[in-house]
Amino acid sequence: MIQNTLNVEQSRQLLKALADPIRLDVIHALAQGERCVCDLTGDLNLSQSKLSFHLRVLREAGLLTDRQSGRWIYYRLQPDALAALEAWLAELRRNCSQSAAPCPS
Amino acid sequence: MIQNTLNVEQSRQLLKALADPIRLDVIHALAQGERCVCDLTGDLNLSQSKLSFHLRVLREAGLLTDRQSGRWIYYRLQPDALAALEAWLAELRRNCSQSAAPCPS
DNA sequence: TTGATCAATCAAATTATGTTGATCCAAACA
DNA sequence: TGTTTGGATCAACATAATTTGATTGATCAA
Repeated sequence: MIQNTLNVEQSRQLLKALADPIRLDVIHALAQGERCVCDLTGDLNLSQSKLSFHLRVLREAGLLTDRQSGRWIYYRLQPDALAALEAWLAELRRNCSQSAAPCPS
Repeated sequence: MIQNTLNVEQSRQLLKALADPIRLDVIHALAQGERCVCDLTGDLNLSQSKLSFHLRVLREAGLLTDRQSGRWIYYRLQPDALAALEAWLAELRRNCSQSAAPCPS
């Protein structure tokens, strides 16, 4: 996440990545701090390929970053992505309370 | 949205409802203020049943409220739902920056 | 080297979501 | 009343996302 204003497509990717129960489990685990894939598999009781699939979705959306150290790979949350989504939501509700003119208009 | 702290399932419903291009169009339209279904159909160039389907998803997630007046139905964004989601995101990033202990642990 | 381990990827099968067109219901008005 | 209109709903179909098990590539230790 380079910029902090999201376009529609970026928002949608973030939202879609988050909108899955397993990925929310991953997100919650990583909200505690960085974690190795090998530990996540056990913590979340997921098969290796299943976890890997969901990590990829989250990473490609920009929600996670990874680093390799030896044969282990560590993932962490990208707080900027969450902040950008918050800003996007805040903008949506800024002006939403006006009533409609009565129909037929 | 009665409370303003979301449980996981509520968050997921909100996120899933938002994670669709058509529903984002609806959300953006309603971010300008309340709107009648009959106008939305034209504005967004959607078939009646398609729009109705997506409005229902958004409404059931708690993102929209509707009111009837005569034969017209008006929808508006529920800013509390957006605010609750913002708070949920903010909480996630509060503590996420700790590094993992090196593996094997 | 060789064998073992961590993690990514792939194709096939399964499951979940979205679309379409028809039908239904309630409100309005002749 | 009978007819029209706005909008919700339904069933059948189409599309997209997830799961599974097998394979691969890279790193490390013996």
